[in-house]
Amino acid sequence: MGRAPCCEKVGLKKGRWTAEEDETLAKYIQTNGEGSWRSLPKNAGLLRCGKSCRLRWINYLRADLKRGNISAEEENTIVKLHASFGNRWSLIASHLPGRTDNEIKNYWNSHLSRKIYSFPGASAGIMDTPKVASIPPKLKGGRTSRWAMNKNKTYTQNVNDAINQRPKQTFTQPNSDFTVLDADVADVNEPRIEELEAEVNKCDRSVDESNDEDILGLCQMEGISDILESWLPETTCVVWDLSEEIDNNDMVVRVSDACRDKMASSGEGYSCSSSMALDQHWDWESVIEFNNVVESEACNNWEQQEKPLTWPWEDDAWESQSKNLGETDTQMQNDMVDWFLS
DNA sequence: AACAACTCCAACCGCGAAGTC
DNA sequence: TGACTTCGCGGTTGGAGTTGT
Repeated sequence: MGRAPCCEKVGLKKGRWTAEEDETLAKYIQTNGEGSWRSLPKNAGLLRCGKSCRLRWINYLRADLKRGNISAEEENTIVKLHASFGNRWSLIASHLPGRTDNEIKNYWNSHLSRKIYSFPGASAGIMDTPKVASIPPKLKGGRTSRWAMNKNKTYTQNVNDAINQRPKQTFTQPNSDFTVLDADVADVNEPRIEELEAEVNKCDRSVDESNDEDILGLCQMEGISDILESWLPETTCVVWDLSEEIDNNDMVVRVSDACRDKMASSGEGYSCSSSMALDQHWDWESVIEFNNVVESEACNNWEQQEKPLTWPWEDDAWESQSKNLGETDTQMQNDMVDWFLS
């Protein structure tokens, strides 16, 4: 038996809503409230599918909707949230009062994605590292730095120098232009932590109550990045972005591939990365990368962590970790695939 | 002025999750 | 427990409006 249709489609109207239909729907919902979408059209006297009524109400008729163009601030927020959440439009919309998921999705598809993909080289599917970037590179499957997406942001000279010193790189898709580096601020014996935290505290912050997630607003990314650059002097890294997740003392920053490569090739300190217990709820945002510069308590506890996963790019890691766990490489990889598909 | 190409966005569609019986 | 319903989400489409030639 196939799926039952959401409503009896015979004789129902499709296409654009008329002003009369809008008025009928709005009056009915104001009187009877939202919900029962299936029976709503019949009760309200509308020749529309319940689904269509729901969509019309949510996307157009609701009183709390914000009219007018997306502001620059909202645009930045969308870019930032999209970098974190991907195409989870309803989740993004929940951070933009008065905006609907459909509106944001349309705006992204018609404005922002084109703007981002218009970066030289992106259209060919091959991304050369920008020498000077007023628009950051966007890679499919990758993440775009919010800081880098700031319209008025221009990279400082030392950043450009660092970029220029990097060998020309070719990225193929899928790839990620940023690595997530996660450090426990409280555990880092670093004199500039207070300064960094002060910068962070300048940011507008909000809490997504649905999952108790702390979202950083748009602010002071330049100052934070400057601090972080000086914080990691030995790597001569370019710190691209301080990410939006700040939860208690956990801080997530992103560093460029060149930085990660530098860490990996240094042969010093930790080379392990991306650990997480399988039985914990987590997402890729919270992946951890350790290195010889930023050491955290979590890093020290690496050996004690249960069923850690590692990024596939670390060829040796699969084998060593699976041995530690008494699993085969294939089992571990299957674990990850299962999780990823779940 | 006419046509083509493009943009934008409202609306549709199919699917999966959650709820109900 | 399973069949069915309802709801919500994200991808896609259609067409009105705009811009270019």
